[in-house]
Amino acid sequence: MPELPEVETTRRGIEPHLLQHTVKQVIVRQNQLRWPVPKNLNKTLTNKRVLQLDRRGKYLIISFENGHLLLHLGMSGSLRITPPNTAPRKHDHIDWVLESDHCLRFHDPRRFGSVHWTKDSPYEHPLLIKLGPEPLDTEFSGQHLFNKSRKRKAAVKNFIMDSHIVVGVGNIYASEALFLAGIKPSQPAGNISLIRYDKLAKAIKKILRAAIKQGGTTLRDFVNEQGNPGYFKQKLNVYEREGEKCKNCNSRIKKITLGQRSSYFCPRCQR
DNA sequence: AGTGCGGCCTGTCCGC
DNA sequence: TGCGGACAGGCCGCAC
Repeated sequence: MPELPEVETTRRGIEPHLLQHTVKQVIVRQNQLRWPVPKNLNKTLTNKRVLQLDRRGKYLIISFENGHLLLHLGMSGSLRITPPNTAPRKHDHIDWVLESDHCLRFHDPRRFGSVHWTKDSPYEHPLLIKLGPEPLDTEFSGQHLFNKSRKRKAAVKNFIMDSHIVVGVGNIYASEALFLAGIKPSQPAGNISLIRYDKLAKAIKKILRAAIKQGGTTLRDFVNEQGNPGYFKQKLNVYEREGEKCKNCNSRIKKITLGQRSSYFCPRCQR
């Protein structure tokens, strides 16, 4: 579900509620997520203060005095700040109860999300250490994509969704960025020129910034920390628009499957 | 080393 | 109204 804009929206939303606040209790109702929830989270975090909130790719990093919590929202995860005495709903798996009795509440029907605890630098964590650059950093460029893609036969859409190449580009924004760049998603990554990768890198930055500005994309269940949807869906050019008219040329949007994921493109605007 | 699949889960929707 | 199957914002781990 959540790609980079949704995770960043969540980070910005929960940050003011957590910074410098102290955890009173951790309640784990379901510890079978993508990986088992670390044991003794309650003991580890009781009376510990939140010092910082960061994001690396689609991971949220909540730093405490004694270590770092890594959170991944998977396909269907969301985090909300709930007022005191809000009864948990189905699939509300974990509460971090603050001194004010507000909770940071993790909700995830499909349980593809995960929670990790590390005392070391979070960026050294096995799941983070091999990640590619942040797409909104200056080191992410067309040159980077070009260099990494030489001799690679995989479809360019799969290539840009590989978090070892660049983080944060999921199924929606990969399709959307390729539309903006005029590149057909099934093109082998190794065949694409530097000039076209420059366009693609710029398109990825543009689409992610625009989506963050709109509070992310809500197709089905993404909600921010207040439980409200994001509004980028209205700006989607191709995603889930199979058979509808291209906003640029009126051709019909096509849907194909790449790497077992639905992919959408305009057969006329994208080559 | 790169690529392509299976699997982890629940909810929803569609066709029969 | 019920039931099976396909599909859904991710991504690791494993074969080849």
